[in-house]
Amino acid sequence: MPPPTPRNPAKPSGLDCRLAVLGSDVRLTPHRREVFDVLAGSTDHPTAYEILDRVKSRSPHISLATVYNCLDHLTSAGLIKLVHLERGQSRYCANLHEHVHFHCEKCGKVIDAHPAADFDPGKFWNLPAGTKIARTDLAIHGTCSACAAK
Amino acid sequence: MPPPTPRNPAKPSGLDCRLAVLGSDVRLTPHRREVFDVLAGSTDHPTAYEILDRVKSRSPHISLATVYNCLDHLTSAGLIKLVHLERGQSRYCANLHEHVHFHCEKCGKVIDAHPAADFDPGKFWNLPAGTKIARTDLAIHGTCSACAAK
DNA sequence: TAATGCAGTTAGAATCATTCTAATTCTAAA
DNA sequence: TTTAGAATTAGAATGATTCTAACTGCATTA
Repeated sequence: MPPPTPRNPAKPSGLDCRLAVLGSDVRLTPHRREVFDVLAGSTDHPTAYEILDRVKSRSPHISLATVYNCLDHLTSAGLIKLVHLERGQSRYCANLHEHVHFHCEKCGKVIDAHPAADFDPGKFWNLPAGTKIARTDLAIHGTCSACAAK
Repeated sequence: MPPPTPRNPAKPSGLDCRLAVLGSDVRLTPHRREVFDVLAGSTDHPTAYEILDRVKSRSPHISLATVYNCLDHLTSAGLIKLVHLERGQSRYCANLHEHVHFHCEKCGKVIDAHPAADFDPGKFWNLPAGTKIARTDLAIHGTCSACAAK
């Protein structure tokens, strides 16, 4: 009996469409697509619960576990970013352009700030020789213009 | 009956010694002092549990609630810093010199990196007019030299 | 000195975010 | 059509943090 030929799980067809990003890839199931679309259509850095609420309008039976599962897959594929600004719930962000997060300490709002100039962290901080930088997360905390005006 | 004269709770005496830092102040009770000393003597950014373990060698009866309580007071007084690098436990840092955190994604180690040059976040990112910056948190993720050498 | 008030402390309960588990369903390949 | 593997689900479990209510001890006031 000949050995079974290996399947090719990466072949796109029907629902099994994949996006290759940064060397990784995800199978974009309907739920993952919805979670991604909700996040891509949000600029407020929603939490997993907020994403669940928004996806529910389209898929009323989706569970929180599935939302976390989708978010983990999308994050490890590099399609979205996980943002930790405070204790408590994590927030998610689908803005893949280079940016940093401004966090208003008064109202809690999170605003994306885009680069005005090239930023090379290696120029500003002394890291031990041999250190390899994969990514940087800059959080700027302060008071947003609306709160500062009050 | 004359109204009671207000006490002056800020008057230092005996245990009631305070440190004024950044406009805020804390009453340095023995536990707060021990928590601070443990953190000041650590360079590994311990979690609340790790701090509890270390403080216990001096104060065997201290509780986790007290450690959290002390850490919150020390943090809001600006004597220590709260560091969020990953989901899960928060980490604490008593290095008050300007610095950023390098986080090794392989071994989990956190290393303080000190500035090699002046860094002005306002120069590199477009923030809405009127935004007030209070502080910035930069986390650099990557592979430390020891892990990179393997 | 005794009474009082308040901040600090405590153990344990409660809460909240996240992860795990086991059963079920779906998809695509054989 | 069968099968294997991945996705999905509800609910349980876990883990981190916060809350609660009682207690302690210092410092002020009587």
